[in-house]
Amino acid sequence: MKERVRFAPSPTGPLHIGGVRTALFNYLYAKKNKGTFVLRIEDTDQKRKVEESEEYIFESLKWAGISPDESVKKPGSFGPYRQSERQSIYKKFIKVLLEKKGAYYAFDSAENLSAARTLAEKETGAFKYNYLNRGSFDNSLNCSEEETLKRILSGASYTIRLWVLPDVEVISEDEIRKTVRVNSNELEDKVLVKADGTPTYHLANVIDDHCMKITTVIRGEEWLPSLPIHTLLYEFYGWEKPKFVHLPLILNPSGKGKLSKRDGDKNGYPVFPIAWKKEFDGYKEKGFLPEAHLNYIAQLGWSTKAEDEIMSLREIVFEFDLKDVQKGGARFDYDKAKWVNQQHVQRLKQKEMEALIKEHRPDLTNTFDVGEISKISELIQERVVLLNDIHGLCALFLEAPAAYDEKALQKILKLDISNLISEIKTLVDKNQLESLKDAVFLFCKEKEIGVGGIMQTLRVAVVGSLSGPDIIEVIKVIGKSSTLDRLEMLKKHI
RNA sequence: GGCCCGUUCGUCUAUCGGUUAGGACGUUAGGUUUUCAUCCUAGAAAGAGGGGUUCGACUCCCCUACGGGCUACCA
Repeated sequence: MKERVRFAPSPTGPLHIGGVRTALFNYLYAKKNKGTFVLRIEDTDQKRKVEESEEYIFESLKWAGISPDESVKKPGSFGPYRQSERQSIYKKFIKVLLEKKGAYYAFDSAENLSAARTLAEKETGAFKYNYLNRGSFDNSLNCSEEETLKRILSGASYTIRLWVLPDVEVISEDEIRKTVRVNSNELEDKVLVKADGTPTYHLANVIDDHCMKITTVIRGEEWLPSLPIHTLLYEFYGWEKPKFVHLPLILNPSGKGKLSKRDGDKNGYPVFPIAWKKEFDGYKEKGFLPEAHLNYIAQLGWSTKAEDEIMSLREIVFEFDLKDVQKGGARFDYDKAKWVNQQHVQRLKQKEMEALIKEHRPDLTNTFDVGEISKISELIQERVVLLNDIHGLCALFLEAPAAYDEKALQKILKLDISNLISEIKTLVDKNQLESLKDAVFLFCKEKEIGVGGIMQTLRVAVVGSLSGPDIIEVIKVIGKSSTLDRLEMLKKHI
């Protein structure tokens, strides 16, 4: 049978790392098994809906390169792909639920419920609407069918709750955690249909997964506690259950809790794939390559036996196997995320790197020709960790140093600097740049001085500090007159 | 509080009863380089604790501890 998986985000705000990881694992599993990757928008809660987020989800997946095969934008034969448009489907199944006594009407007011909750929490620490106390609430189990009907007809507000039978061992299967058992007494008569007539997650999710012929449900571990409720629902309807895979959570670097937006803000790493409005930058804006980002988050909770952990999306698909998914949560490590990106940048082909350089420094083309840009690209590639570094790394080719690094200045000031600069200027002026290096070495040999002093002086003049790519190569790119100008600038400065 | 899930270097992980417990990030020390970065070499660094089972347990079982998740008419 052809595998069908789904990623089912709720459009209540930007997708965060955990969501992207869930989407990625669904994508990987689908591609690995030549199956179909479905995107379903879970917007049953219209109150929490944030208008821009649906588009954001699409844009994020597109950037990451893991777009769905079926979705609102690309409907297959299992639509609609937005839960808010599936109301008529739910109605049908809700009717069955009521008729076959899998659920019942509950008329309890929000005030009564919250009063009962407060009381119970004070006494036992927890409130549950279940087999023990459902007899004391205002629901259809406690009044006749006629009366129930009368109340409904008269417009009374009600929810529909799952009728959980007591003392049943509910057995669920999870692909990575294996059998999960729980006694039904621990469960709650969950609200399945809200007072506004829309289903809650539990119901909509089970119905949709069944109707959309989903074969494998891959979602975050936070859903594990509600798996027994879903199991009960599948069993009630007599539907074949999909395989369930609950992914370990991505934890904060501190290990305290799920990775959160606030934590990212505080520690200076993004938690979103792309920018959310003007409020937050994403991995894209921070300068991550989409494949590198995917490569890192794939290895949060999954590992491969491949000798090289730097992989393209294709390679990850090839290697992917649910058997290698970890059980425990994985802490997020921004340093490693950056390192993975750096590795991907290092492996970029010459043309790819040049394209990125032009994208991040379009003004380079005003000053340099194709060959020179190619040379610049070659010089800075190994120094790029994040794509955003490109801007700064290119600065030295475009303009003279705006300021000189204090330490660097101190160092060269120990030399006979004024004379040295004049000598260097002569060297630069009198030689072909191609043979400048040889000329410098020859000069040093004749004068019996170290090359270090000259190179450092040259570097401070050209770059403003004592770090950067091969200074001779830099000079070849910026040319003789720029170099001479910058040397003169340094001479005036000291 | 209750229920569920988990626990190997600081972090991500390998190990599927017998290993000097391996790799990667980070870190430390060297080396290469005109500098920095890259790169190379080497080092430090782990089975939560306690009981079993077994000739033998990181690996299987139980308890404890710790961590996480859930506990809404949110998903």
